Amino acid sequence: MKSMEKIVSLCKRRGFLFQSSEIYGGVQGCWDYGPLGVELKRNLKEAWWQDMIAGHNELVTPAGAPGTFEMVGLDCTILMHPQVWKCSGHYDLFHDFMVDCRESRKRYRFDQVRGRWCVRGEQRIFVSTLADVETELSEVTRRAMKFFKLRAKNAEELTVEDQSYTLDQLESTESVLAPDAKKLGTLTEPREFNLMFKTTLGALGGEDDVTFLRPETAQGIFVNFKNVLDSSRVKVPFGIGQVGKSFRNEITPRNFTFRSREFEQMEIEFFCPPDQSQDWYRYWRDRRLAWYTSLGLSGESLIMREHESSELAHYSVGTADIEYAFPFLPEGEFGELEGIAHRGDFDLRSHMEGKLNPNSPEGEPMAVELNEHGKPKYRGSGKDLSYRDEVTNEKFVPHVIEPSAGADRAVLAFLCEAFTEDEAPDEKGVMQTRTVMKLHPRLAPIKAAVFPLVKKDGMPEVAHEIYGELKRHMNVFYDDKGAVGRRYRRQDEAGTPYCITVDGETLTDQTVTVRDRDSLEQTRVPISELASLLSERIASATC
RNA sequence: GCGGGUGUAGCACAAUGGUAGUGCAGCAGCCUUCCAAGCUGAAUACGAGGGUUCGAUUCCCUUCACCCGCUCCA
Repeated sequence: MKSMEKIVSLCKRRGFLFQSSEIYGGVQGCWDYGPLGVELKRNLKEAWWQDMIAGHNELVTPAGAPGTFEMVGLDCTILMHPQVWKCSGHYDLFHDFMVDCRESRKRYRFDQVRGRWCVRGEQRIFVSTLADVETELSEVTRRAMKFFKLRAKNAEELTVEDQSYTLDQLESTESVLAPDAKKLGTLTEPREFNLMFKTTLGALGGEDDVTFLRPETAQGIFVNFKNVLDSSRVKVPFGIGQVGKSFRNEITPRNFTFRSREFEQMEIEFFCPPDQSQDWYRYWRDRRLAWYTSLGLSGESLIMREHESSELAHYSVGTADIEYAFPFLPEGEFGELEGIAHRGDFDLRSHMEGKLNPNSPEGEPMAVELNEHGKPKYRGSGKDLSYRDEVTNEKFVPHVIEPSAGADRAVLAFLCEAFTEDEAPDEKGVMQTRTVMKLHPRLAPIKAAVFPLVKKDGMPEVAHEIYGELKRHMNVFYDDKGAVGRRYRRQDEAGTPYCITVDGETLTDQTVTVRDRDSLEQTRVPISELASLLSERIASATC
């Protein structure tokens, strides 16, 4: 039975994951990778980089792809120009003033609650509602009538003023009837909620020097789009990949590393001609799902969830989430590992022209979002980020497919998937519960452990030599303490796929046994072939 | 942010207003020729801060973290 408690306990015990700053009581939403965890996470990121970027062959059309394409990498800073976050939409989306209602215990965006002053006799109160502009007046009237306990026939006693305000336009919330409250003045002072971490550029920085730790790596790619085009001779369609830290000040970090405040992303922005974008979207969606399966996530725990059209921004043709059935979720629920989004030309055009209005009328091209003076709300860079196809001489702003994966979430999913309790016989042949991390050999922190069967008869010396030789090729571990059975079990919990044992036969015929973690089977292999055999098994392993 | 629960060694769990125990793991040694054997020895903990008290791990307050539910969720 997989339980999150057992997995968390093993992670701590064996050094996969620790709570950040634990000796001081820990910090919510921050986690450290221990000696085994860091190897696992590095292996995961390297597998992604190799499979998506470095190992990609632009000369052949991969199965299922609409054509050939190029892939390059990038590594951008965490701190960026503040305008990046305004044009990307994160500033508006992640930066809000919120009020809490002491009565209903609900939280509202300060600028989204609107209402009107209502007067009855001596009393003037502000009745608020979350209703939209069309229904606001009737909703305010209804609530005011109820508050003053007026019947329909006494409606003329109530005066509802003409002007409609949002809460941020009021001087105080003292006389406000909150949207779900029955009493007045139940709202707290507005408090700034920043889902982005605010920081200051420059030691003397004032308000003008405020910027944010990036809440996603994607924007670094968009703002470098032209640099990459100008420096690398890539042609559309092509993709840019990046792996790096991002930061979000989550209100409720929960569920081990699943929702962390500091986390690592593996993102691709794939640029293609608008008329091919749907095909590329489908290609990346299917390819990314297959990637997780190839590294060992099982079919029944992994699903692809296409967003309903109502969930999509209207410029987006599609968004799909790859989701995993984490053990901390209720039966039948899944948590997001990766989102593959068709983003149209929203990002590049926003960085060119100024932040586009995602609520532009459907059917029309997106227009730049304007402020109350009719000027762009956030000015773009003014740089031309369009692409000229040299064959057709067509000029266009590429459309973007964005497969955006969470590295920490993937690590967690692989840890959960790998955690297995099975039965193995002990020395006396009695079946015992064995805890084993069935990690894919490519991901396993330690690829092989080297043991002398006993600490005598020259076995340790031979094992030392094998260990030294294998170290040049892969991460291996040497152990000669205690009984060999115990050493096997220790490696099982670390997820080490192969254990190499030097025994009496080794001394005469230069062969060793290779024990397989999952099947417990041993095969005898010449020492001289060990390194190539292990490398081959690791690369070709299927789970 | 709200409500409930939990916090004792690396892990799992005891007990106690007055010397904090056990099992497993780990360490040193003995013994061990293939799946957590055995023996010996040493080490390691009351989440943090404050209060009450002669004395607090225990009672009280605050705080931090984790778990469950609600809320939120790009």
